[in-house]
Amino acid sequence: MASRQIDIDQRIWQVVMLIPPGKVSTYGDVARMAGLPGAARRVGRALRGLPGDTLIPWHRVVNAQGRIVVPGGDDARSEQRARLEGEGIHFGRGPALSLRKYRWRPG
DNA sequence: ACCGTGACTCTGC
DNA sequence: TGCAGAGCCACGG
Repeated sequence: MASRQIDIDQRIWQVVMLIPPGKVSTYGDVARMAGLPGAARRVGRALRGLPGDTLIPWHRVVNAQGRIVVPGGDDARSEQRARLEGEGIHFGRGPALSLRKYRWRPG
């Protein structure tokens, strides 16, 4: 029997997979698209459970300010940033990318 | 059941 | 621009 929480994780991952290369989404938006408005923290938890070799583009999810908030220190952060830059996303001077330009929205 | 903690977000100063 | 407060969902001691 599959736990409800697992089903929710699956739904969240499915939404994340829809984010195209070169675009990003926020924890809050992913939560809403997964049918869980207000559960941004739940999204972070779902991504935390992903294996290191996953094909799910977890790096395309940033916070509402366009900043990288992954745990694991500068290592993990620099890796995520490198992946995003590799897809053509430009961070510029600050630690945040421009959601205005790169934010993805369905429809 | 209570409380602390966390890949969050919004509001207000 | 930055920081504190409060609200948020979920987990573990």
